[in-house]
Amino acid sequence: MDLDTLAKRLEALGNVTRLAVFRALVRTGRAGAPVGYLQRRLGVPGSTLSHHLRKLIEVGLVTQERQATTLICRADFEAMTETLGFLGNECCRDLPLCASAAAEDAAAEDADRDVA
Amino acid sequence: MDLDTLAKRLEALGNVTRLAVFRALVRTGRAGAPVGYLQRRLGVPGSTLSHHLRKLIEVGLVTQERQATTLICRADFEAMTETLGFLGNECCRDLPLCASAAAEDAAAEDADRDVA
DNA sequence: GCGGTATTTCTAGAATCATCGATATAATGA
DNA sequence: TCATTATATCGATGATTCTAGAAATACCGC
Repeated sequence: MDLDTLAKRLEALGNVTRLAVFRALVRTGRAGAPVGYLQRRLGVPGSTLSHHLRKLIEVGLVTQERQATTLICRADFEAMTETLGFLGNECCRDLPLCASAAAEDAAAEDADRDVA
Repeated sequence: MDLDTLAKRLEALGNVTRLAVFRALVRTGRAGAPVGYLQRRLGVPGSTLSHHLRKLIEVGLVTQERQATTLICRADFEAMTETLGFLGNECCRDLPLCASAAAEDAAAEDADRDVA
């Protein structure tokens, strides 16, 4: 996974409707749920929901599987875990969370500053 | 923090340029770095960078502090930690990460399915 | 106050996005 | 085959975003 993929996934989740969809799907576990369930649950028109679902599918956070006339949607847990891991490692690694790393940060400041 | 705030922060990070800005800032630690540093480092025009920085500031992921003529930007580690925590708890809690929870998921499926 | 550096605001065009009704497609059962 | 259910695609519209040059602003040292 690269920065671009991460950004696309974050963008996909960066919309209240899609975030609600994804959260609802996560809560249905690996069983997933049909589109109609999400539609009733979230009160979103079918065409709008379909549009948002496609985005989530495009970036690999959701999968669909047809069962007769209904489409079962599932959150892709592996993809989400990978995403969270990459975000944490790539963008937040060595976070001075303990607030005690100020000293070395200050030391590194000037060195970093002039990197053209 | 609510879903709306989370969505806005994810949207802010869901752009390659802004994600790169944030990552660069995280790597400068609590010392932070001036706008000009980011500008040279990422090769982004000043007006464009300023536009993206404002977004990151709006959602609370970045702060700015003036030091003479330069503006020091800093990633807000607390906000980011809170964001990651909320995302994990609210949207990924009880993820069947171990892939062994299929049974109970199946059991919960029908119950969840018919919720209005 | 003036010149210089750092950064923002203004502006505008192109591109993308969100929304949703209408229509089309897929699968099933009678 | 036909009606029905479930869902996607089409199409149009308004809103938002991204980009970046030009102009304006903030701060400092003299």
